[in-house]
Amino acid sequence: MKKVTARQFDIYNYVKEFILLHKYPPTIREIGDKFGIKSTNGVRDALNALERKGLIKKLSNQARGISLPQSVFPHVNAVNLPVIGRIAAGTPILAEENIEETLTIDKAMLPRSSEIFALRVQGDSMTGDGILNGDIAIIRMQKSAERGQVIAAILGGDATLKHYHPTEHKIELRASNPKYHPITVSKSEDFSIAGILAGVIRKC
Amino acid sequence: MKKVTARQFDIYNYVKEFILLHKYPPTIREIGDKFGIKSTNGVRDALNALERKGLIKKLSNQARGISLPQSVFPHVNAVNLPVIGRIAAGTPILAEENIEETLTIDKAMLPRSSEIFALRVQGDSMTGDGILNGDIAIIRMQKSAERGQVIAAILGGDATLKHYHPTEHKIELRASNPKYHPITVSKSEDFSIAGILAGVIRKC
DNA sequence: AAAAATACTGAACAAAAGGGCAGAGAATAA
DNA sequence: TTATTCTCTGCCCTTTTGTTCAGTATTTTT
Repeated sequence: MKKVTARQFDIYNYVKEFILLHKYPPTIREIGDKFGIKSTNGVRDALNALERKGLIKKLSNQARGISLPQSVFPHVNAVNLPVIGRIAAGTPILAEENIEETLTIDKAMLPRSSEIFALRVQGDSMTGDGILNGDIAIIRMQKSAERGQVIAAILGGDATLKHYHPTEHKIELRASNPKYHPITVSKSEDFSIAGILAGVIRKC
Repeated sequence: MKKVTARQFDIYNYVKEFILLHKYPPTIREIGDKFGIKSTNGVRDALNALERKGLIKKLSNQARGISLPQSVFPHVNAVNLPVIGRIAAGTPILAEENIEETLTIDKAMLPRSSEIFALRVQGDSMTGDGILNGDIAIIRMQKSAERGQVIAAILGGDATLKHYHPTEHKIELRASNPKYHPITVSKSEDFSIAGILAGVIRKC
């Protein structure tokens, strides 16, 4: 009652492949032709069984009304995000001219429901956190950060990763590579937080 | 004669989105309902125009017989690869029971034409190379490696990342965190190379 | 200004596709 | 063994969907 028979599985597979190939499901008769089933009811029985067993869903009285609960289309778990190289002075981060390329990345890698972009890391100032020159940093866009977090800081025309250490009147941006000294910026300076670090991707 | 009108483009867009959403094309009447076109022939005209202009293809006498020449499915440049957690003794790396989850990753991140898998990093032995505990290492499967390369080594039941330093009779596996001493294995031991490091992914 | 294309209505028709009923042989489960 | 499920035929019916014809008003192109 629960097991899917070989025949049923064959038919399920055909439906799946048909959809992948044609971008629409087959009709009952198309399935019948494929498997040499002369009666539409033969196919109907099989489809009903597959529906009872939860492999497909039938939309009643609809042409090509077979749908698959789990999407058979691959890559649904991924999103494209823009990779930012340099930031042209005065432009918003996601401005067309700043986007170097796009990267496809698994949704599991991303924080939910927030704007994301990627930043190509230049320099070795964050090697203490395992962030190397040439890495791609995934940044969750937000205007504020907590003490000690790694932020993408916009300073002049460049975006850099640094630890965020605000004091009353100034903000200290610390590298995690001891050979770099902290940078201190006053709040009036041309500085802003682009977002905080959400991930790192490296190609070796 | 060549330009697509605003109306036609709206209809084209609706068809596109409909397919993305439902995995099958809309019927003429569904399009008509959406746009308040009461006659099927109204829609037909629009579809014929779209076909003349090469945006869609109509399959005659077929239910839901609209197809789009270029796939509208975001054929993102990505592949799915298996993430390996622990390696069950005696099993091949890609055995079902070793696969913890799958990850979608951009093709640009991968070396071309070779078998790839991902390995969840356990421990801090490779922090000197910016590889932290919990990171996901992308491994290109191969049986041999060059001196100094970072390899995924199978030792007993576990896979670990280490620098490969072979000598005449033994193999030295070096961590990049100075607090760990090199491991020396003889060639007869239960050791093998699973592959070499091709990338790193970290979720912060 | 004339011709062509656009953007429809409305009606009728034909083909495609889904659904249902009765039945039957074979395999499976109870 | 008996009951149930599976797999299928055959036929008929209904709904859905595509196609065609006749026409109209508007816009665009030539």
